[in-house]
Amino acid sequence: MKKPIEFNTEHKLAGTLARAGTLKTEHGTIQTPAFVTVGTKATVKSLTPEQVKDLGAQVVLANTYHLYLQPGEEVLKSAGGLNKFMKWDGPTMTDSGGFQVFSLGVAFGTKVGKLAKAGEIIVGEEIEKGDEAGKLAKIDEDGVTFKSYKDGSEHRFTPERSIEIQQSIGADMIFVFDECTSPAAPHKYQQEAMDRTHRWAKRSLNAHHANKEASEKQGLFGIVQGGRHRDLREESARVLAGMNFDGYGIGGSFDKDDMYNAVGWVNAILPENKPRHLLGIGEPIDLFGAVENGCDLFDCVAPTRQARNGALYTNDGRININNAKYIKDFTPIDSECDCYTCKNYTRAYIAHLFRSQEMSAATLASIHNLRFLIALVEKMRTSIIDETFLDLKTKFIERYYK
RNA sequence: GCGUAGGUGGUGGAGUGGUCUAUCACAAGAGACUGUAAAUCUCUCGCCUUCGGGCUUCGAAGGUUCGAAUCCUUCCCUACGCA
Repeated sequence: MKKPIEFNTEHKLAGTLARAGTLKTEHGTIQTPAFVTVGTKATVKSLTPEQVKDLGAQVVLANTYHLYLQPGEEVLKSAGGLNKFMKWDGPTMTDSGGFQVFSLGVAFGTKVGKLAKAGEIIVGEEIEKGDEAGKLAKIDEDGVTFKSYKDGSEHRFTPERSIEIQQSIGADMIFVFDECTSPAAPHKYQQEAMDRTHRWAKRSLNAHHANKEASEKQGLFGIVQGGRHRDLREESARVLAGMNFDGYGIGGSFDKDDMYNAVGWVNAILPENKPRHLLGIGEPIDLFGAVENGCDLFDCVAPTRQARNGALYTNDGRININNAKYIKDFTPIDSECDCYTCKNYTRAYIAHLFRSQEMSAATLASIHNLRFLIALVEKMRTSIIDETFLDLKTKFIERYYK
């Protein structure tokens, strides 16, 4: 049986879990660690695939639930798969729809995010005050019933169904259907949800391998859950490590201050010869913790969403380009950044585009934020190989927060 | 000059005797955003404040009234029409 993806470690950084490697897929080889660009609806918002490629982006992650709702799996299948459909010729991934169990479920209509500070979490709060009837996702043992956020129509995802759709979409790497829990859920619920996610993982694995053609082309990633609890995280890592996945995702919610530790607990247990993807993280600072604690891949909507909202990364911290002080600032967003935007435009110009609500504001800002992150991870990779990672980390963080 | 309709906070525009510092939108100021429900959302937006409240506003000046952005008088200004 042919292996769909192949992961090799090139260099491990002593005293940490960090590693530099390569991940071979049908559509090319990814140098890890790598930032995975998010293209939920088969497009990186505001960018063409050519622009995405020019950023140095190596891999794009789309979303099963969104593509299932629109344009539908038949269209993706008829198009010849995600790559051809969106004209991206590099490696791809699809998320399973597991995050939507959370974002359209308990989190819907609340301010609850997947990251929370321990002191600010009121366990069970949103379960009590949440209006169950208003939620768009409802979980049972077999799967999840969703109400479309677009038109209210009802849809049903099971692990088998998610895998089937992901096979139609045809990304190089796909994820099991899981439940992303809320940070406010109590330990008891986290355990129930984790156990259910493990049962779903097994079902996803069986469903994928039942299709020999697909499973030889698409790598399937299991997803570790367990919330912010060490006992659950470690148990989840052990259980999933015992199943034959091609790679592992680390999902769910975290205590913001303890996230890197949680990632370390898990990666100390997961098999070393498989790639590890930290789902939905993160911002520049977060990537250091993720890499240091053994992650090879991470995706995040933050760079693109924040870019569209005017929050731009610089080596001296995040700036809000909408602030009045940038109206006459004729310097680049970050003079050390090598992106197209920074090489050609000023803060004043970007500020003007935002204030006049020009679409190019989103494009130029997204180019910057993505390139900033991708370049940062490129530096991390180099620094793992030449053993200067910790120095890079210390200097970056010190300056970013100054 | 006559007639008509008006003059409300940065702008547009509600309000037409008390519940008015005055609906709402925009503009402006700031904040948030982490497997995309998001080119979104939240807060501030007369002045002062020990955050309890205090003080001053609705073209201007007078007046009626317990009470006026709202009623009356005069004046100033704007738009349109007629001379």
